[in-house]
Amino acid sequence: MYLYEHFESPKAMLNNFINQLRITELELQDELQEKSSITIHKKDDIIIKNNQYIKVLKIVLKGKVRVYQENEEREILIYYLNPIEACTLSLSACFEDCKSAVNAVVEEDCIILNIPVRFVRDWNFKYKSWNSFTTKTYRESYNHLISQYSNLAFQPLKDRLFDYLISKANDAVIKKTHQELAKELGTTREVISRLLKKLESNGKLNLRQKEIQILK
Amino acid sequence: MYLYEHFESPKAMLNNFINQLRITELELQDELQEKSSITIHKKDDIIIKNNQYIKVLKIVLKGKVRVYQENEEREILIYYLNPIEACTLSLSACFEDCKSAVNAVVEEDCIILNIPVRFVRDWNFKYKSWNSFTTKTYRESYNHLISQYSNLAFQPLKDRLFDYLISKANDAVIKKTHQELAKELGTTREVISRLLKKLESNGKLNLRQKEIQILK
DNA sequence: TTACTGTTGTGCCAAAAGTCACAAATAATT
DNA sequence: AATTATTTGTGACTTTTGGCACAACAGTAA
Repeated sequence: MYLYEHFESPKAMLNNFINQLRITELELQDELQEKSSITIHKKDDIIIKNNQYIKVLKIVLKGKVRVYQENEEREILIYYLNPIEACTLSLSACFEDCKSAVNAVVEEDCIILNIPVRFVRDWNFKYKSWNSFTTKTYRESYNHLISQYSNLAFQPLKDRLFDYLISKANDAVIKKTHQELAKELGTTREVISRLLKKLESNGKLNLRQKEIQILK
Repeated sequence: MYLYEHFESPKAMLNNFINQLRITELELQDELQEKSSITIHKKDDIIIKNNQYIKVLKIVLKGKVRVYQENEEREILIYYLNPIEACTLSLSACFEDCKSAVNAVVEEDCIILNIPVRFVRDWNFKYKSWNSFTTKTYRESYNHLISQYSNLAFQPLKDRLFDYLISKANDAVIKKTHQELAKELGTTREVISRLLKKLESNGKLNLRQKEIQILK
């Protein structure tokens, strides 16, 4: 209710999604309207919990979601979901009942499209545009994960940190605490603080409270 | 020719593949016969080179292939391909022209089914059994890679090494050099030698030349 | 047997990453 | 303004991993 005043209506967003994905099949458009539901979430809401059964495919219509794995004290980022992106892991669960191996938490207030897994599975062979969407989702996620994997294996943390900052800084400053960065990169706060200091004294960036400004 | 005397014929293997995958569509069976080719490779043959365009989907019918990324001196294993398994990265390339980010090398003498990418793409929506196959390949590879990723992030090398050895040791000894293990785990030979020594003195295994025996 | 090649062991040191403890700076709340 | 909570900085230390050099060992081929 509150959100609706500021953003497009959920219905308009679903239509936008349908257009962006070039879903031309009228029948699928109808099925989407009927069978999916739309939910609204605030920052820090937990959308998927580790070890929980996955019953719907989640697609972000608006906002941003962080998907990560946790391990005792540490965490590591798997991916961010941006608008028109589907959670690959819940997609994967559509084709075989399984528990989630990750957590997903809202990073920016979100509107999410939820599609029960059985429809996702059925549509995959029924509608060409849907097939393209799932295939594309898998392909991009897989390629992305492979490159993350080899970065993790080969790049020193300092480089991974700097690359990460660059990728986040679209001409603006990055508003994250050192603790948050540590959790995305799979390490601890102190390590990040020190590396940031080092990067600052190398003239690569400026540090302020909860803000990092990349210099070029 | 040489291989044919010892193994099933390639034709029989293709049929086996068709059965295993429950490819019931006769039309697809025909297309597979017509449009795919079968190649034979010996240990250490390079099947896919980094940075090379991918033109065919490769599926192992017999033998084993190691797929890895390289970075200057180091390497890291991405996955092994066993019989009836498709190379997920070449599958991914079927849906978008791209260069390979990995190398693939024959680990055990191999018979490989090669399917030009355009057919793979077309069949994905044309034949249900093929759709299931590609979906399953993606799903399993993606889940596997995620778990490798978080192991790499959270587990110390000693544990990763031990787990790796356990996974390889099906009641037999592991016939690998320390150098080979280093390349699969993304590290250097000396580090592996030392960790193995430590595991040996903890009574977890016995070391011999080119052989590691797990004790339980 | 000898020579060669590949494999393993290890000392020594350096760099990278992690841990603990606590101080200083900044922001938020009362 | 005073108090509290959060964030950042950093010293001191440990553990993990990596790099270099070279010796010891095993297997193979001449």
